[in-house]
Amino acid sequence: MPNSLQHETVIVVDVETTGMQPEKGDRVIEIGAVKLRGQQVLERFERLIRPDFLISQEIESLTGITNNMLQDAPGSPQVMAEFVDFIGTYPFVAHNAAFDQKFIDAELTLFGRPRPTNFYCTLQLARRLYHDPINYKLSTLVQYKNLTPAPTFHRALADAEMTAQLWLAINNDIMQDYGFTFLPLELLKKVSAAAKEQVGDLLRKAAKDARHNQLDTTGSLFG
DNA sequence: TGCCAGGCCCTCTTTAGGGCCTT
Repeated sequence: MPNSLQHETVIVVDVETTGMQPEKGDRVIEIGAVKLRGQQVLERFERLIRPDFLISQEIESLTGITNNMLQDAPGSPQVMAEFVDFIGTYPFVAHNAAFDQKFIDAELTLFGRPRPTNFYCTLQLARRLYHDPINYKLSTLVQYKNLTPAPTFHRALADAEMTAQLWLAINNDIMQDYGFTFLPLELLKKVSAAAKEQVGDLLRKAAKDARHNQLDTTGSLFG
C-alpha cells in the first residue's frame, strides 16, 4: 500500500439512532468516530446518548444497545458538545453519508451548534469505482475488499472503524490504479459527483495533470 | 381512511417506477 495517501485529516463517523426520521423525532443514541490522518488513526470517539424516551425492541435487537445501557448515559447536549470539540473543522466521511449527516445536523441544530457541511460518502464512491460487488452494504464491501471485519456490526465505533478501512481502500485503489502519488480530497468530491461511466476518464486526466504539475515543480526547483 | 424517509441509481426511463442503503 502506498505510504502517501492523502494527508488531509478526516473524521470517519457513524451514528446509531432510534429510527430513520429525525424530522419525526428519531434521535441519535450512539456516535462513533475515528479521526484519520493518512492511514493513521489519531483519535477515537465513542459515546452512548440517552434519549428522552424508550427505544424500540427492534432497535435493541438491531444494534445490541438496550434501554438499560442508555439509562445512565449522558444526554445529547453533553455528548454533542464533546463531539464538536472532537471534530474541529475537519471534513466528514460516512457510509451513506446523507443519513448520518441529517441526524448529526438535527442533534447539533437542537443545541444551536454549527453543522458540518463537508461530507464524503463511501457508498457513493464505492458505487462509482467498484462494479461487481453483490451489493454496496458496508458489511459486503468490507468482505469484498478483504478488510478486517469488526467483531460486531451496527455499533457506531465498529462501523466507523470499518468505514475508515473502506475509505483507505478506496483511496489506495485510486492511487494504485491511476498512478497518483498524492490524492487531494477535492478530487474525490469530483469522483462522487461524476457519472459512473465518466469516472475512469476523470481520474486518468487528473493523474496526467498531477504528473505534469510535478514535473513543472521539479523543473522550477532544479532547472 | 390514508398516510407512513430521502436521496441516489438503474432501466423494461426521461410525461416513471422501483430498488438500494442508512437505523
